Amino acid sequence: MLVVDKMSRIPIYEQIEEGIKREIVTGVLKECDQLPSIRELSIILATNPNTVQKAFMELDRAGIIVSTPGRGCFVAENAVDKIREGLKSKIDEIKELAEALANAGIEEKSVLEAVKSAYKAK
Amino acid sequence: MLVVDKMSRIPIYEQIEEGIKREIVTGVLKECDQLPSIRELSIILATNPNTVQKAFMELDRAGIIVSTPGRGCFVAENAVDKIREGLKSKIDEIKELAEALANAGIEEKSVLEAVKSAYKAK
DNA sequence: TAACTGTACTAACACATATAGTACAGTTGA
DNA sequence: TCAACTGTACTATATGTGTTAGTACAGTTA
Repeated sequence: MLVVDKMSRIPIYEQIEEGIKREIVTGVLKECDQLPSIRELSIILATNPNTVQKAFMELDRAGIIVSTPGRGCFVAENAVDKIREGLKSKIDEIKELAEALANAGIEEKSVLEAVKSAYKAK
Repeated sequence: MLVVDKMSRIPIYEQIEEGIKREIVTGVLKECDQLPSIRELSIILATNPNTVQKAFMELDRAGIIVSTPGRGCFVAENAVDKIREGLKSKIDEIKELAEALANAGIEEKSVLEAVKSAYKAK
């Protein structure tokens, strides 16, 4: 289920992007599936159509969805691969955080535990 | 050496906070050391004094530094412990990122490797 | 006393985000 | 054919945050 937190520091349009990606990756949305229309999704999420449009434009630009005027937006072929490519930058984020924790003297074990627990929850 | 990236999405005042914390944790600044004055540091970093003031106010509020009008700002006793407490929230950030990677099918091994490399670099 | 220190304001500006509204062209199905 | 949908594009506006700018005041120090 796609939800957005309007109080978050993360812009709504980014949350929508991430939400769509998650639904694709978890199989809720499959290749060539049609997405809800921009207007429809803006009502569901109680946001402005322009905000949804911005998210969809980014996803289209990244090759994750395909927008066709008059028809609608569809999950692209190989969308999952495209998403995985992009996600690898998150490993760098983890590395940065881990370095900060290492410098602060937090034990390596507790950081590794955090990662493992995330994979167990899957 | 304390530096800020004005192009970053992270506000300058947060970068200053993190920079001061890092210098304390790495021993560049020791307990009871005097910090550069707000005006001085604003010149060094080529920012506005108010931006530095905001960072120092936060550090004071967190008990990491002690500000005394007329005298200056000093590293608090037990500053390192206070910083470590705060840093533990970063473990949650790592957990969130790892969950996203897990959902996307990135192998656990590559994430664990990222953490280990951060600790080796130390 | 002079020169420094932190603190506390107000005002203004830049920028990104988000909202609101309108318009247009392509597609679809009745 | 035509109505109802679709994405796209555009302008205008409001809002919040970050940052800069300037001023003022009180405490400390040499």
